[in-house]
Amino acid sequence: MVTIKDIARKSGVSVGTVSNVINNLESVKIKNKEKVLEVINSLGYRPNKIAASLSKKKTMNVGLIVPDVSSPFYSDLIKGISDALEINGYNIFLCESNNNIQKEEKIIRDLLSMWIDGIILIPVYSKKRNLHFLENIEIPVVLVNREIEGIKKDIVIFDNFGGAFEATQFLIKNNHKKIPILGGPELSKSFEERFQGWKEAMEENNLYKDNLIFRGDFSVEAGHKMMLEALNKADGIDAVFASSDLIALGALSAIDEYNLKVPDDISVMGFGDIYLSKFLKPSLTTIRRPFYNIGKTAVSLLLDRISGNTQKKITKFIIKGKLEIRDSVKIPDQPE
Amino acid sequence: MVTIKDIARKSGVSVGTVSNVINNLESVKIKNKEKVLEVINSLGYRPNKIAASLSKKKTMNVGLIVPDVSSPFYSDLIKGISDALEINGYNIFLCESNNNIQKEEKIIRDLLSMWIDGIILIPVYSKKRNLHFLENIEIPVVLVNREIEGIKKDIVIFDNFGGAFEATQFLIKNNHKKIPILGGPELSKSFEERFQGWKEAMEENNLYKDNLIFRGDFSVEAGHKMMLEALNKADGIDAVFASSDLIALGALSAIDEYNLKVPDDISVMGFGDIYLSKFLKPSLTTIRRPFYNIGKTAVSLLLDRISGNTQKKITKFIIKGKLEIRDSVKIPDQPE
DNA sequence: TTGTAAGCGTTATCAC
DNA sequence: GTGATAACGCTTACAA
Repeated sequence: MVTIKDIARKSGVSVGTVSNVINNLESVKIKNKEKVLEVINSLGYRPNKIAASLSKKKTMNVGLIVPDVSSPFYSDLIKGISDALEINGYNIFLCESNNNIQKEEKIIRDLLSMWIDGIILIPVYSKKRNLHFLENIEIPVVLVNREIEGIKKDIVIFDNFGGAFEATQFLIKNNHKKIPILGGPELSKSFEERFQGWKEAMEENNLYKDNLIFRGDFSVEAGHKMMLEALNKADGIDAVFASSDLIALGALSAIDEYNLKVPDDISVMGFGDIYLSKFLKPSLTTIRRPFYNIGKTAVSLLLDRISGNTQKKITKFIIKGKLEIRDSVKIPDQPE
Repeated sequence: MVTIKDIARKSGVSVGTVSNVINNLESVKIKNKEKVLEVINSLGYRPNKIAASLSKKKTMNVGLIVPDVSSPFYSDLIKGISDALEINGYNIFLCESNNNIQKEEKIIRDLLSMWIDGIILIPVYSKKRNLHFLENIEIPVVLVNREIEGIKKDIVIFDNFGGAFEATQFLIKNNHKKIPILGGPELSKSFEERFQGWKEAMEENNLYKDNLIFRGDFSVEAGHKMMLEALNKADGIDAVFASSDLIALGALSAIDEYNLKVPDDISVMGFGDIYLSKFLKPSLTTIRRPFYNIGKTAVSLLLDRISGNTQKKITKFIIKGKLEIRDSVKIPDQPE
């Protein structure tokens, strides 16, 4: 392995000068600089970032902790984060918490001992979270997509309430009246917010009823089951608000089994805009979450902290969704 | 920041002993070990991996280079790799080449200067690849999913030929005779292999004809377009082999526009098994690629090299796909 | 079993 | 502008 010392020796300057050349310091005489660069090339020298990090106490690495790498929900987020960090010269340690709080804490400890410069955390949902531990992490941390009560950290989240409200409003405006919600798990905050959005829109229009609420989890199977329940129980359903696209998918197939047509007999509103929702038949009207931008925003918050704004107030970004109007919701009197 | 020295001082032993405790060396007297552990806890000491790496010349980090992080195709692969590395105590540097060969080479250089212990590379397809550069990387490299001619590295790839052959055979066995292929880009090796698989199966059964070949890229739009072409050109098509699930999706919608029914009027065979293929209506019969296992295999090859098997012969794993029989292919005389 | 000290490859300080 | 050298926090001979 060729080091800075070898370069120094071969080019007849000191290690300090070589270091300055490598780091593009202006102060180096042009002649020396050229000589050093030449030797670097001929010897195939490669700077050792580990050594530099040890000396500088800065690694230019950040940790990204995701509950599940393979989830299509996070892939755009990861991309947004990855792109933004790359532009700024940072590398990513990608870690997966597997939705397990112990694992998440272990990862954080490991990352800290690698002297990363900051952490972007998509937190696991957990009642057993050690707030003290999280709060006392000595490097910048940005939370994404999930709030943790009692934690004072910069955060970027999606506007679940607003999205659900808008989605439901859209259904109502288009003349739908009996609109059950196909919900997620009770303890999910995201779902709770979506639920509240739906509820508020329904109440505002005097359409709210307790028996319009169905609960399951965020899966296709659950969507299928809830939709069947809804169809069995309630009469005259003219639309349904699925609180995730996966649920909507399940709903679609349940409706199909009932020999009803979407959107003619019943409209389906999704939530989340997963990849492929637009390719379904009928394509799914849904709320798109701009994950790529959420990722970019998280990075800018993080880099801001890393560059020293430690006294700045905690900021909370709430990113709005976008209604994607496609074919699964019936729009009356639409001009041809 | 508390260091090993502080621990040594407080616990009345030497830094060497502390180091041994941290690294679980047996040789430490139990009494000292306990004392040291106690001090470590009370001071909240955290080992500095950077310093350890510099000293040990080993980082326990590996680089993973992916063309596109957000692609659903790679998410399972990333998960397989991530899980397997984690079990073995390694961390991942996730990098994205954006399908750009310059970027890929830059990433490799960066990773090398971070002293990672090995690289798992999903290579960009490129005619302008610098083989010499790749071949001379001084740490273990495992290639995944794409072969590079002239490069002697361990590799794990998917059996595109076999998968396409099996898929086509399946169609033929089930009484389909006129089976166009909806193909990918000409320069894609993966597609070329799938094409050959299809061709061989067709020829073996005297079904092959030049005019059954359509070409586009691996996208929904291309699938749509190719399917329309096929329907316009050829008569009596009873099945179609889409060389990717995305293409199959496009084909499905084209067929729908033609007011034909899948699978009654025409069968559709996909390739790749993307997430959601099983949720389509009709659900897509396709070839599943076991990406998770491909990832795990790649890791085991890499770790094998890292642990010193440098003289071992290059190994090439060809992982077989699995036919997922669902609803988009018509199976005659099926008992009810 | 433990302590001492050299060394890992860089950066940064401070004379010159 | 440059060179010498201490420092970064840890591991690892080697000696005790």
